[in-house]
Amino acid sequence: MGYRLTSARKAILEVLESADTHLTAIQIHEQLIPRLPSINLSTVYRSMDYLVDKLLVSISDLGLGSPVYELVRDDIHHHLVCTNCRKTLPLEHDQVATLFNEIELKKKFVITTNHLVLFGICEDCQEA
Amino acid sequence: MGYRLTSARKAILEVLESADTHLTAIQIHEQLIPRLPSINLSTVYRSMDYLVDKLLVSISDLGLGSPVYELVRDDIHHHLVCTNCRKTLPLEHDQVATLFNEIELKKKFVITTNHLVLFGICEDCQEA
DNA sequence: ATATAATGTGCAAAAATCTGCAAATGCAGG
DNA sequence: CCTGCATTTGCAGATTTTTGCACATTATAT
Repeated sequence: MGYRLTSARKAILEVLESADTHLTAIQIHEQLIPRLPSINLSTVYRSMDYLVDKLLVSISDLGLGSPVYELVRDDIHHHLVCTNCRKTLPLEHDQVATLFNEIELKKKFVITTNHLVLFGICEDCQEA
Repeated sequence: MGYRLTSARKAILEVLESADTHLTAIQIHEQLIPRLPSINLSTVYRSMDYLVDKLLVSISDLGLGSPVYELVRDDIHHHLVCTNCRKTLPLEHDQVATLFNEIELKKKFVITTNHLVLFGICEDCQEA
């Protein structure tokens, strides 16, 4: 029941590794072409599903139109996204972890969500 | 700066009101046709954006392929979705509210997210 | 009321995402 | 290293979602 790391999946993980930020499926595909010139966009979509399912990659909707993917690293983190100016602020896992733990205990539900995105209005935009 | 409730938007809200559950854009469009026979699907998509932005409707990805929309009512609630069996469990706002309040204070960020979806493994599926 | 500005809508076309199927690849056991 | 079986991939086409633009509708200020 391990991961099946095909060349496509390995290359995708490497792209995410070196990108070190959120990427859309299409951006990932573009960056793959030098290494795997014949890789198909549908393979990217299917691979992302697989990697997300295996918890190697996080998927999140930052409100940009397309979902973005990111390598899951040790420093789990989350984001606050201002719906007014589109700025994104980091949110440490500490606070969130408390909620997750409570829910896991009370609901006997093991949470696998590894990247939370909360929308709202940032400090700057609240003034205007 | 109120809402501009055009006939299309009003009809969409009514559909959501009577549906009383999550609907996809396409389901909403289908249900609109009896009332507004010439309404275009792109109008539905644009209206949903508008209504979500005005916080009258929540949008969420339940992992079903397409996002689903729901009327925002007084009883704010959230969902746990099992990625194994696709079951969805309700999550009361109480617990979540504590986290939201902490974040709002610490980050001076006003959270508008009104429907959280957390993925994981439900009790039944944990045994297998 | 009327003119003017601002916003919303339908339509057609583009872009993004998903699917079915046959060929290719990866993996376990010989 | 082969062989056999399950999984993955490319391709072509379908479906879903977004966009540009011309026209219609709604709001605002006379």
